[in-house]
Amino acid sequence: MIKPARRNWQDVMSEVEQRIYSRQWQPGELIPNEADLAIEFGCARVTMNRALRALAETGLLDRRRKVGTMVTLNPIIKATLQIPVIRSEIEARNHLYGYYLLDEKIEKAPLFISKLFNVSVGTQLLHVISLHCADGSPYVIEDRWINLIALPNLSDVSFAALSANEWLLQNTPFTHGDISFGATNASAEEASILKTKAGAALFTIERTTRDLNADTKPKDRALTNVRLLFRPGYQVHTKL
Amino acid sequence: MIKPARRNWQDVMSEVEQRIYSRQWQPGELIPNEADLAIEFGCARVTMNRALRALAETGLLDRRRKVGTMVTLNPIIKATLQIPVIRSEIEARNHLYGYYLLDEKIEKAPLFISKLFNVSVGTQLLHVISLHCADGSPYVIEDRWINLIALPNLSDVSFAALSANEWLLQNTPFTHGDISFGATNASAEEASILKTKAGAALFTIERTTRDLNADTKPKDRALTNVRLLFRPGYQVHTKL
DNA sequence: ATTTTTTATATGTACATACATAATAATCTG
DNA sequence: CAGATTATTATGTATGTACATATAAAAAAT
Repeated sequence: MIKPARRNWQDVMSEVEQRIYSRQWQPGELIPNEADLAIEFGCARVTMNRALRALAETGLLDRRRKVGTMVTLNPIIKATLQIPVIRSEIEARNHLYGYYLLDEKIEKAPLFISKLFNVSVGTQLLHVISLHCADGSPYVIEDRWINLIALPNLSDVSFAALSANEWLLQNTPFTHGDISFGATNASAEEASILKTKAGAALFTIERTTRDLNADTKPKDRALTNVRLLFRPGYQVHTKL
Repeated sequence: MIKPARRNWQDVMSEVEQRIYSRQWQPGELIPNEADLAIEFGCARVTMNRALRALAETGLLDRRRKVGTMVTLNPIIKATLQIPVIRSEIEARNHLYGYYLLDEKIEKAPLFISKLFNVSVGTQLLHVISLHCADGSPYVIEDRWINLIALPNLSDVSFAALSANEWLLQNTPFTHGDISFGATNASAEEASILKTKAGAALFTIERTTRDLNADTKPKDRALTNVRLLFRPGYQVHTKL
């Protein structure tokens, strides 16, 4: 069987993928090295490298210098979730976006927030609670703490008309952060805001964004922490 | 100010990132083209391409041929979740893994599953319900439908001792699929299995894996659909 | 004025080559 | 033989060059 020369890295990648899915190359098995594969496929080694690198990024291959490239034994499924600004998310579904500020005050942060922000216990921080609506129905509660030490200019901004979610995303350069997804039962208050029953299962996202700026005093500090409580039935969906 | 020549693509990327975060290049703004930037940075165009491409993949830049490269206006946060085999996840936390088959039978699929699998209504499909435990405590309920038309050899396999989650991931080459995350209140039965109270908020993952095989009859068909109901308090965590 | 064709341009990619880097294997040294 | 040194090897990357491709804008045709 004559193999047509694979000319571009995506074709090369597909063929390698095929060999993995067809078990021609089994999980845990070391595949031939780049140079040999390049000869077999009739492409440059750099092209083979690009293809294998892409597959390594998706988690299908494990590559180590000097050792070689092997088919991942326990492939970890990587789901990439896209988390847009809430307004964009709602408008993308062709719903009318609504925003309501429920509470905005500067107050003493609870312990876990102080630790997160790397500020001394009892520091006054900005606490904003708001509600985002879609077509008039409650969509998500945003409960946010903002680090006024790191973002002093923010004490002027009021979130009465404009969502902190949006403002911060557009105006705060954050370099990294972490995020977690979970589920909680709605408290009586949360339920009344979301117009549902107390105890309803709510999908939650908690996100902390940080900047890693060599200049700033505490080297790694959180800029803001937000807890999003979505309406019952909310789902995040993505393709693999 | 003399700029040190950026020698590798990661340094180039960092510098470009800096300019974006520092608002030297504002959101929505078109940045200089590859060739010019390469000259400015003292690297080859290909190196600049690699750096900009990487940033485009993370969503920080938007690139279009002939138009140019612009700083993304509404950067979409991309969270990459790693979804391992449940056993691996539990063992990675140094807990003892336990698996219990709760129910395994071939039965008529409900409507939504038939549609998903692209089989006629009433087709007999394999339905497996099992429980995964960590250190003896209930961890997650796995409620899975398996497409016996697509995977006929599976009627022999029994999942009494071995998890379908694991078996399928290791033995079924799937090319793509979709996944959604949400929250639901535990039913009385689910609660009793998970040893919690009815109504408890459970984090759920629903995943459908497909193969896109030109050979098979219905071109795009689901191989298996699984609904995972995690114990209360479960969270998925990832860094941004 | 509208549609079609052409052209110019920025990104995208392929290749040959050269060297860098990590990690194992082989060798040397005390 | 243990520990340090060196060689080997597979992947990782930088560069110059050449061409591919998408697409906006200009030019030509209707």
